[in-house]
Amino acid sequence: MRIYDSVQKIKREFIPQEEGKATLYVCGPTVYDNAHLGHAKSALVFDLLTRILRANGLNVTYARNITDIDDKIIKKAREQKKDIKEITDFFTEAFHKEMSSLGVSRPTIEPKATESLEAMFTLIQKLIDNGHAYKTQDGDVYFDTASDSEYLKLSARVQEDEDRQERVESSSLKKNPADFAMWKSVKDGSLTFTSPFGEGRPGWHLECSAMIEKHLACENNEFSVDIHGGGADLLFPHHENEAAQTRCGSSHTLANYWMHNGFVNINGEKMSKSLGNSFFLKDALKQYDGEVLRFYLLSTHYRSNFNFNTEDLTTAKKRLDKIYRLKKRLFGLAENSDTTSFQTELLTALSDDMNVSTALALIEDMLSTANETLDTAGKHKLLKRETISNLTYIENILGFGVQNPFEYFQFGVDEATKEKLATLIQQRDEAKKEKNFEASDKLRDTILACGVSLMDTPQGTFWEKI
RNA sequence: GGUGCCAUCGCCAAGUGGUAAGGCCGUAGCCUGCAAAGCUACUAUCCCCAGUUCAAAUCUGGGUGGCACCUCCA
Repeated sequence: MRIYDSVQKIKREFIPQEEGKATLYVCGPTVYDNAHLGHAKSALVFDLLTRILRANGLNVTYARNITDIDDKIIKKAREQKKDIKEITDFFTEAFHKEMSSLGVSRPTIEPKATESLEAMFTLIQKLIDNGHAYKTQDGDVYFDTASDSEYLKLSARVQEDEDRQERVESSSLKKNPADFAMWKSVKDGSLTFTSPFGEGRPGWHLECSAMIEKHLACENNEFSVDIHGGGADLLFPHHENEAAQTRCGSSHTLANYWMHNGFVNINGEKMSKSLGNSFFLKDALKQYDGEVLRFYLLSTHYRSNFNFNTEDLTTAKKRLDKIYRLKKRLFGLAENSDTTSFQTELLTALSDDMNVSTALALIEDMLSTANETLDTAGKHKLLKRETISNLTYIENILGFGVQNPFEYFQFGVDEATKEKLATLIQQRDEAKKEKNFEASDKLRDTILACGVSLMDTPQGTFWEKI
């Protein structure tokens, strides 16, 4: 397995600290709003990574946190006059449901900030004790960036000129403009926690560091985790700060490998609140099959920026359709787990920094070979066995083709329409039997007008929603 | 302004020193009552210029054009 390390900026052979095991930590959502396509991309990328690592025989512990303490959550709760927990529970549940629609497996553990406060206190205290953090008159606790000679090395950033920073941080009691809060003193009562440092809330960067130490780090290892992942925007300041806290407050270096996924843009524009063009997953899932979205979002390299548009989504669906059409041809045949050279090649491609493009090329080659052989020698038993095994392998490692192939093609069609279609198809079949092609073609046109395409096969007439 | 990334067929997109994968679209054909689906065939020398090399889309320098981060963000 080779992984592009976005800190060293090279592809590196993945060697876990403990043989046969891998630990992965990914920054998860702050649960104050609906998940958008960017959250989906990140979750999908690391879901795929986990599957590939496991296919390579590793026992993976994958942690993705839920940030349920945050200023934006409080703001939302105030606006909607709701309890904080009501907000966070609602969006956490929605997140899980939407991820499930995309075929994203649940991480091994999903730590919540609210459940990891003790670990945060411990880390802050350690940093205060060893001189890497300080408390201000206001009761805030800041990380002292000047005390860490390694600071900014992770994101390869140079110290910024003071003019620039002072504009942002004019009214602070910080020693240094770059210092960041680990504990924010809050006295107005909303979502505060009692800590050894007073009433307040933890800083966002701290949450991740503390949760990693609590759930994943192993005392004797050099690194807290093997791989740390997240969106490309998190490298600075979030990951830089996390790394500083862990470096100075524990016996570990935070991560051995860093992976950052590219951004999702919408029709060439950055998706953002201010532009008002966020594409929420819940809206996308109303229009499109979650698996189509999965296929589309995973079909280009995870590090590239992704430009979401409906034309390319349609193309992605056509590619996924081909997998399902072959599944239809082999429907009902017994499963088996033959290992084939195709599977080895597929895993090799995916193990090269998740080269999905090459993997898809291999899949499409396998599909056309299988179709060709079925066309010319329909009773080829070994080929059928191997093809079924290959399709199952694709399902497991990529999560493509997991549905019933007939139901897949009926996405978004209600029961009443299905019954109507069944009747029309039956009428058409009868007309065909009587060689009344004028009538049968007319019925087909009627069906086509409903956005449904017909296919006559030796097994009968099948339909697909276009 | 600082830092970094990118530029491959009409569109999407791999390949990062050894002579351009794949998909969509398109054209022709096979199959079909006709279709649909499936199959077969056909379509680029890699933004520009210079250099290194036996050999470059792949390395170096320059140019042009995109984009991202530097502030909460996946």
